[in-house]
Amino acid sequence: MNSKMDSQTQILEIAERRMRISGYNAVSYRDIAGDLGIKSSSLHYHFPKKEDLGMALVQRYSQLFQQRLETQTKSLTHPKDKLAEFIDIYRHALIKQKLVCLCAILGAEAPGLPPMITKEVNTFFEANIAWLKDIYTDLKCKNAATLATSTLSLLEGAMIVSSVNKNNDIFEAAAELIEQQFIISSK
Amino acid sequence: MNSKMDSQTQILEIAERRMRISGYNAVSYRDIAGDLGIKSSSLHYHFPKKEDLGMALVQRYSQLFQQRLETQTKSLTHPKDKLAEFIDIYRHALIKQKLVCLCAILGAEAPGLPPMITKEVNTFFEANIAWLKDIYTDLKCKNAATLATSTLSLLEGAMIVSSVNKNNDIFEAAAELIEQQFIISSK
DNA sequence: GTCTATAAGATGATAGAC
DNA sequence: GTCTATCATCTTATAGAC
Repeated sequence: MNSKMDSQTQILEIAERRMRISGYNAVSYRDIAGDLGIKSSSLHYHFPKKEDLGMALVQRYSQLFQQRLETQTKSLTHPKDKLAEFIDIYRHALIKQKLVCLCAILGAEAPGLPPMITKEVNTFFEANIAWLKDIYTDLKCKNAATLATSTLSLLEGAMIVSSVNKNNDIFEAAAELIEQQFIISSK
Repeated sequence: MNSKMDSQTQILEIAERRMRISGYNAVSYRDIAGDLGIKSSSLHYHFPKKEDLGMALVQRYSQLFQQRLETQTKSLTHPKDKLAEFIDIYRHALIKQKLVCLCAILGAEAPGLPPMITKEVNTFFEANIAWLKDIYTDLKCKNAATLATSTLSLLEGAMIVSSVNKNNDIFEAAAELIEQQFIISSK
């Protein structure tokens, strides 16, 4: 299904995977090039500086997230169903891909990253929060802003704790709490 | 107040600060030695391998956390007050120290770290979860296990999102949600 | 405990051939 | 687009003097 992937996309797929395992600084041009069977100097043709690669990674991650969110929710009418799909994108990242969110790991490392990359991670979070706030507003929750930031925080945190403790139940407990108690308790 | 700090402690303080800014791989013996005004080779006397330093860092972080938790809660009788103190330790780390939790950043990088360090981060999370589960059990919450893992996840995640978005309100929203709705909604 | 000296390897990055 | 060759710099780490 990915046989026609162009070089840029192939590079980004591999780099994303590696960065979601061990972070920004642990990933080298050599590692990525090795996976692709090319030389590290060839990578610099596509992404001259590491910062360019990092920026492209976060931008692509954000873009794909928004696309999936739109695709998976466009036919849904109930905000609760839309929220379930939002959670499902995070679930897919953790349980199917077996990786934490790119912005969870880059977010944790943010103060030590090039400022442009930190800004891009910030934009990802802001977009998530805005989308969630609309959902909670539609659900007539009086504390929509609090629920929005806390939903994002809980999902990002649960990915990390689940990953470290190798226990998906931790993520599922968070998902259940959001879907059941966040909404019910605040109406 | 820290004038009599021995070398080991000084090293650990500086290394912890740096790792909580940019992660495990971004911190070098040179950086730490530079802050201390000594040579990197001197650091190897105290911590022969980087893994030794990493292990000592997480163990010390866990130990200090447990100590603070005990000190701040021993005179308290109500579980709700104890929970507030637990949250306050996280708040202090984020708002006073202006850093995320060491185990949030190492947890995110965990799959790429030496296994012993990952195990130590896991132990920190487990201890937190066990303490929280006791609190929620005392509060007669029927879903104590879910609330325990989700409280930890929410605090860790909120630190990261607050840090990236430079907005402490995100952390405070999470704290409020835990103190008010986690308990009330589940009784 | 801290220093100098040193090592082997990794890192991001560039110049220029094909 | 990818290669070879090369670079300065940084990295963890060790040996041995003071």
